[in-house]
This record gives sequence, structure tokens and C-alpha cells, in this order.
Amino acid sequence: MAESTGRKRTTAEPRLHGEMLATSLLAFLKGCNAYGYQLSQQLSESGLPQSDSGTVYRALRQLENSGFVSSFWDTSDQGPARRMYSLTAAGELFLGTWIEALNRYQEVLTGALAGFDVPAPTEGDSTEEEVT
Amino acid sequence: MAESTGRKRTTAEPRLHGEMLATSLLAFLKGCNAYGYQLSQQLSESGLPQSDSGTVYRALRQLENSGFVSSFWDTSDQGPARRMYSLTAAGELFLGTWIEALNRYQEVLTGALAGFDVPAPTEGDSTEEEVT
DNA sequence: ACACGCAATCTGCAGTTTGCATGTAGCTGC
DNA sequence: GCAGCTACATGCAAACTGCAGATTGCGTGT
Repeated sequence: MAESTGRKRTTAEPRLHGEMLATSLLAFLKGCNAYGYQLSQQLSESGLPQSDSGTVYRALRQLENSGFVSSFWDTSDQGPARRMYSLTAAGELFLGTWIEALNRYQEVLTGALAGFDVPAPTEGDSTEEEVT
Repeated sequence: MAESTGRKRTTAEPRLHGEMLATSLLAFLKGCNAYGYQLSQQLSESGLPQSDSGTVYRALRQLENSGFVSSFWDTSDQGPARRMYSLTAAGELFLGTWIEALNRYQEVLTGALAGFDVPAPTEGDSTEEEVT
């Protein structure tokens, strides 16, 4: 039945998807330029749910494609060349826009936890829930 | 050409993906039981970035699959039957866990906007960023 | 010198998720 | 009866994800 193979968030373990990963990356890059490997590790240290390193690299590439970051090969140091990323003006703009949406999102969530419904429902439903 | 069919976040228009959609739904259901169509509209009215209604219905199904919501057919009213959803205990738990992760996430983002880097980077980078 | 491991990036694959368009079913208005 | 709205569901192609593996460059142990 199409449900055994995939991992469907059955555990209470959040993951960092799509825009959330992208914007976290953008946020780190606002602080300081960095390369993929470093960003991948900063994610781990930040207490944020982690993504695969391959996913991080690909996200960075897409961000560059969208014009939100720019990159250049850094060979100034020893070891394999690093692709240094830095935030662009468009990236900062997007980050700001996203944060606004995020604030609304968090309002909804914390509002729900507080026990009242944020938007007025069309009809009063049955089962007024008891707040824990 | 490669941008008419596929949408690759090139505009500064956030979308609600994966867990974010799921948890928003959960949050609404904490306030009051509801059915898919209603939830889809609440999303629009909440100022949150929207998802396709088909996506909403599917998200609801997955949530039910995971045991975070339960549903029954409501035929008490006129019109086509509605699938009424309500939050389960597991759903509330998941919501709480998610909110904690979200707080960390938001710390990172807003910290970045403030102009300082949240975690201390391994090496001092070049380009001390100018705060806007 | 050579194997080994680490740092750093990239890619193939299979499975999942998404947006869009469309399809079904029931009720309302004309 | 036909159009239109509510409410839910599904097919499809494109996109995204995690995992595993490949690649390059450097340092270390023996």
C-alpha cells in the first residue's frame, strides 16, 4: 500500500526542509562569508535540525542560481579549493521577506499552544477544547 | 526557458513547505476542529504563504496516517460530505516539539539580521559585514 | 613510497513531495 | 436541465531529499 518504504514523519523529530534550509544558509552568510562544508557544520552546531551535506551543497547552488548568493573559488589556503559564498543584496531582501512570513507563522503556532484560535472561525464548532 | 514550468524560488515570495504546512494545519486544529476546505481558506486569511488545496488535502491525509489528526465524515450539514479533522494527543506533542525547533531557527535568522553571527565561526573570515 | 584518512565538493539513484490541472459528487439558483 | 459553487480526490511532470559513492588535495604513519 504505498506507505512502507518512505519515511513519513512518524517520530517527533523535525527536519529542515526547503526554504528553511535555504534561509538558514542565507542567515549564516549574513554573518560572514563561508563555504559549504563550514556551513554544513555550523548547522550542526546551531542546534538546528540538520540536512545532508549533499543537500546543503545543492541548496547553495540553487541559491546562487536565484541570485541570492555569489561564489568564487578560494585557493588561497592549503587543501582542496573551497567555493566561497557570500550574500547578495537580493539575498538579504529575500531573507527579510521570509522572516516576516515566519513571524506570522510563529504567531499561529504559539497562538495555538496558548489555547485560543488565531483567526475567527466561520462557525463555532462543537468540542471547545480544554486547554491543558 | 527553464522557468515557465518549474518554479524555482526566484522571486521573493515564500512558500509553505512540508513541515511548515503540516504544523500550521495542526495549529489550526488545536483551535477548533475543521475540514480541509475550511483549513485551506484559513491559511489564506492568516497571512501565511499558501499552498495548493490539493496539497492541503494530502497533507491532512498524511497527518492522519501519522496519527497526528483523526477524521470522520460529517454529513450532518447540507452539501457534500465533509471530512472533519481533529487534533490527537500525538499531534499536540508533535506540535510542541516542532515549536521548540522553530524557536531555535528563528533565533538564527533574527540573530543574523541583527548583524552578528550566532555561532562563533571556526576562523575569522574576511569581509567584516556592515550592519545596515 | 604507499596506503590511509580527512577536508571539501559533487553526482546518481530511488523514493517522496509539490503545484497544476482535472475529475467526481452534492447542492443551489435560474 | 444547466451552470456554478462547495468539498474532496487524483494523475502527472517537475522538483526536492537522503544516502551512498566518486573525486581531488593534503597530511600522517610505518
